[in-house]
Amino acid sequence: MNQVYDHAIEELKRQNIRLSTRRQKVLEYLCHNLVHPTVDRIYVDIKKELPNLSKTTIYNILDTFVDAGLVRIVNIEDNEVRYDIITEPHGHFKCVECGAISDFEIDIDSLALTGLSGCKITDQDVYFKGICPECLLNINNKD
Amino acid sequence: MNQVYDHAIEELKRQNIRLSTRRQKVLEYLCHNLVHPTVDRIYVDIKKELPNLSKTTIYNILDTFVDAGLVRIVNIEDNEVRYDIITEPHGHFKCVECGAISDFEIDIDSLALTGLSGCKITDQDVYFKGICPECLLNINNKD
DNA sequence: GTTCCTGCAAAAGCTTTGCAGAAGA
DNA sequence: TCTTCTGCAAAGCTTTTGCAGGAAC
Repeated sequence: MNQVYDHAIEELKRQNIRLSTRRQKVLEYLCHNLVHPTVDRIYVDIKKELPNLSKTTIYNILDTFVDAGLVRIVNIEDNEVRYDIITEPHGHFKCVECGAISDFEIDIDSLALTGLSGCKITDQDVYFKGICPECLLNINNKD
Repeated sequence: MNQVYDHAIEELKRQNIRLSTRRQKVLEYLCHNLVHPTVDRIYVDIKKELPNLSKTTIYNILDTFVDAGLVRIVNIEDNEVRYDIITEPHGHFKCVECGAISDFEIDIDSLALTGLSGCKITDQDVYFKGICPECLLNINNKD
């Protein structure tokens, strides 16, 4: 399918995690829908193809993938948890008008930090919020 | 009390938000306890002094403060929401061993981004996780 | 008097847990 | 056969809502 998917399949094999039908569907879904979906979004969409799917299964699978290091949790909003297939490091931008979450490139090492000396860093998340160009246009056109 | 507190009081006055007993307590608490407390932490601690305090009130007050731009939500963990009195921009580091959340200085403009052209940015959050120096020491001493 | 604040109880929403049956190695 | 996966129902938590009494202006 693509590099990210293939890499994930390899990782699952390496970690002895079975590629069940549900897991494959979720993996495919995440690779095809890079919109940082919520649990419910994933559940609703896949249930169209697999009608007897349970939401518990989606929770289980996402937990498995997060533990396996294939998926990361995107906590950009406090009232919803989103999921992102892991690729190269990037920041997340959420448009507060349309709700869309997009990626942007970051040079994390240039953050020029003080206050972290001696810390072992394992996770780095960069979340920005604001208004995307399309919504800015719409807002200006209203005036 | 201190600069941050004084500034918050001024802002409340400016925005015509009454400084009730509860609100003052929460504000004092946040200025004194820069540990990014949860709603429950704030509630339990202040309830010691005000026994008939309701948690709903804490939720209300924090919402008010967030809307007023005095407090920011810290979403470093997906299963708990924390609150931080707003000072100058800084990143948040959570030690996954002891759970403590500390601040670190960031130079947000040096992130060298692409993919955000045309966006109006209103919020910038930087969350790191890892292990703090103290916990690293403890772990190494166990070996 | 009118507006705003607070506390209680209930409701809502999301996530986890326990367990039994099904599927896969 | 034995382990793992899945779905259902129930439980658990956090947060929100509705409302009534009280405080402040």
